[in-house]
Amino acid sequence: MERRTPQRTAIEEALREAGRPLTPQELLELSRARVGSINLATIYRTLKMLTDAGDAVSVHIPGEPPRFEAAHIGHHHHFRCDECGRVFDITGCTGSMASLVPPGFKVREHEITLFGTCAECGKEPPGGAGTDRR
Amino acid sequence: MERRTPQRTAIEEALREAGRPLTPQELLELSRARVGSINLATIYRTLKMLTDAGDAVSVHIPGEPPRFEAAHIGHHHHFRCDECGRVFDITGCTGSMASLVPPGFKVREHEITLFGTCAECGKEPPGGAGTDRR
DNA sequence: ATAGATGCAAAGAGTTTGCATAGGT
DNA sequence: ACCTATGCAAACTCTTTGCATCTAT
Repeated sequence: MERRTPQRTAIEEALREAGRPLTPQELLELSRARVGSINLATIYRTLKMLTDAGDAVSVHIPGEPPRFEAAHIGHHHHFRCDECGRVFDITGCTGSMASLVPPGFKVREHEITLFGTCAECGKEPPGGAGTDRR
Repeated sequence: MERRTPQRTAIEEALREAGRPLTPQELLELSRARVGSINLATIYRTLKMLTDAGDAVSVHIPGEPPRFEAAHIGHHHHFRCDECGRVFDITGCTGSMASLVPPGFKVREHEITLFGTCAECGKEPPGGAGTDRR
């Protein structure tokens, strides 16, 4: 049977409240702020549990370490800012991708990642000092 | 100055002739078939060179190891078959993604990955024996 | 002859796993 | 009291790097 431990609670809360995809390392730090002691191995084990249960999903951005986010928001995609490195959730979707594939191919799911400049970084001169919030 | 070694030639040819994204490991095996001796470190070093030069691009499929392919085909996306695990190039594209992002965000590039069943696996009963060509 | 490329092995980074113990039920 | 979840450390996998050697130019 599944137990409700402070570590597990901390991880789930941190994940849910972040509202954006987190790396295991980030999650470790955020969880540690909630519960005194917690270990990276626990993060990985819990993350695996949560994704298997469908309560978390992994987000893979090319050239970036894998991140995880709570699965409460429905179908959505991601935007990575070239300047600050942050990853944002994008709720829109262009709809079916079925027209892209050759005959006989069936599309079950799709994943879109956008790259560009976020609103905040767009205001400042690109490459300006102190804009890296990664 | 850059030298034309048999190893480098083998890697470039293998990459180009594969016509699909290859993992470093796959590339090692295909390259080794062309030139007697070649090492994984050389694969990685050459791959890094090629991607820096824009002659190869990395392909990241969620939950899969990173792959690399020759950059000769222009803008395209990828389809991963749930059954056989193969990754296919998809030439179509739904066009601009600019409408998906919040105001102020600028889209420079996008990447789409489709998941589903390829034509070949679609013919056979799902989960049928001997269909895994991964 | 010179300098870049290769192979090998060691070093790193990220992730997983075995095992003893703490702690939830 | 029982048994799952945790923490720690070792093991693993993938990738990078240092260094001596080889080889294309």
